[in-house]
Amino acid sequence: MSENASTVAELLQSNFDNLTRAERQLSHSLMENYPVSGLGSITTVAQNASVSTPTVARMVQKIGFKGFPEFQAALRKEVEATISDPIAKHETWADQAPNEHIVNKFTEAVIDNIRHSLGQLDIDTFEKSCELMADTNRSLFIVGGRITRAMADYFFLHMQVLRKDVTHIQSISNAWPHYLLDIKKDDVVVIFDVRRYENSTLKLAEMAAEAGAKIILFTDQWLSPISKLAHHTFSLKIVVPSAWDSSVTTMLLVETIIADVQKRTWPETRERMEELEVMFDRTRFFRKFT
Amino acid sequence: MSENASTVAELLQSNFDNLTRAERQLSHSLMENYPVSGLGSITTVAQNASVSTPTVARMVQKIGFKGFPEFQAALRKEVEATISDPIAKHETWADQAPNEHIVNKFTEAVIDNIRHSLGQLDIDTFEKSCELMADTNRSLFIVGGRITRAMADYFFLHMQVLRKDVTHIQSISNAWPHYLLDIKKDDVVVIFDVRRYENSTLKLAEMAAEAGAKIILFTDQWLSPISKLAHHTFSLKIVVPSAWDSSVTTMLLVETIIADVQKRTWPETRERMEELEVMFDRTRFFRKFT
DNA sequence: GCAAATATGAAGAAAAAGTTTCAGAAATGA
DNA sequence: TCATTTCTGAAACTTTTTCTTCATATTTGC
Repeated sequence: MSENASTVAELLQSNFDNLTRAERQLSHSLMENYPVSGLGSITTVAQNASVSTPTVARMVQKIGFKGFPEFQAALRKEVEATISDPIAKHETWADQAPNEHIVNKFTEAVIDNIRHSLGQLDIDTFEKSCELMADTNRSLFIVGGRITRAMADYFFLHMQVLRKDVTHIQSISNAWPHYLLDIKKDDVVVIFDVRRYENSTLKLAEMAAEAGAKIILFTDQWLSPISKLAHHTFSLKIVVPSAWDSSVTTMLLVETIIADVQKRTWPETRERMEELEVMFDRTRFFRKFT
Repeated sequence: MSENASTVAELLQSNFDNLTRAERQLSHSLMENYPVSGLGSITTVAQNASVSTPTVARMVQKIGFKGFPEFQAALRKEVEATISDPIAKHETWADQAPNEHIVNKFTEAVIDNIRHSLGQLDIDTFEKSCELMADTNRSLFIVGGRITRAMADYFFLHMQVLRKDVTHIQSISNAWPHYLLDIKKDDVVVIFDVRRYENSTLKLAEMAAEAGAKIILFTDQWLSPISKLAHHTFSLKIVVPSAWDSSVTTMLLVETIIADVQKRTWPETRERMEELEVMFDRTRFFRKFT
């Protein structure tokens, strides 16, 4: 090989473009639990990646080895190096970059946010909230602010597939009265509000509360004033080395909730998804599945 | 074997008394560079210990394995444990909930996605991409798909503050020609495209490429077909225990990029942010800072 | 020191792993 | 859409590994 790559991982990466679909699948499987996943027989490796043995044989040749045994020998050497050098344990996330690189610093902070936020998460709040959101007898309204609107949109997009009666309250202030007309007692209003708490969002929360709706709030560790009106509050740590706050933790929680609600509404959701499938097919919106 | 030893090393030790001369020699050789030294073929292992292959075969049976392959499988498992343990796997994130609770399962998967994606991240791609996006001589266009539109919107929201000439290409297909008119040579087009790759997005990418724009692509591990047109591609792992894919990793990377671009454009950005401050004050958009 | 018991490795048999071929499947391009 | 190219895995084939046999070497007990 002309590359001067020193590890199999690097070889896999630098040749990724030249790999075929099955080979990429294999490549990913190998990286999955690198480098141990490549230590079994060629048959085992193939099975783990759900490809055939010839694919394995072909790929290792493609990335520069004479054959599978040579490839495996290289892996063994790496394992040896990793094991005998205890300091080289992954402390960095992007190991191509130094510890101080922003990618690693930022990720470090985000992981810390996640650890912190989940450590504080009240499971009962989580369960109860999911239950409310899965209850199709209640209409569901979703509201975001200036920055959190993307989050609200993302949540809406998924909930819309999972269940009926979901509304994204989008525009700022003007159109709200119309939405508010529709909010009935015991409906559920999900609000995203993080610091630089917005007046208008607070106003909407107040009106929703007056209408007798259940409010579920996603906010930061400093708690939006809406928390006084909310039935369930998720407070998340959002601090990162940036002029901005991070939404990663919020998104993690939102996705987890989506997964949980989906479990709860599965019979209904299943039908909806199948119908959606058919419609996508008919509109040729997507490419053929790859 | 009657022993309840859990590692090969323990088996070797507890059976040491019953071993013959050649077998002890082999045992020492194995412990020498444990457990990697036992990972080669039976012939290699035998040669390293200066004994014959039958000796190896006999000994592994003596200490309780059915044959050499089984012995080696046990070793591999130990290697795997040694390598993957220090990265603190199977950590409970929400400690109020059991390990199997969806919150923990989901988070585990997301962290794994992050680790995996960043491990593969090419730093040069990262730097070059940030440089392109920070270059105000180039107009910046941002495009998302059905699901990724929220992501695109989030990115747009921030970039809009950081620099001038940022456009979010929102609607599907109809309004594109107008946007495309504005895309000039060397402009930057950021595209989000994950599986269920969308035909329309691909078309747009093609047209942008024809116009001579630089394409930066955020996609999943299976690579959107746009990757062939893209100058820089970020492939992220997005698999979670859900019917949906996760956008958390993408968001992490997007936020990191925002932070980095901000550093690069700080002088210009600072002014913009201050002006924005003033405008917010005047519109009383936010509550007083709490 | 010598017979009996045990251990050892060369050589070949059996089994498994690795490689190559090739026909059908999938993707691509016109 | 259809022809062409490329990819993929079943199956045949080759190589290597693993296991077994057995003759020779070594140790042990007396």
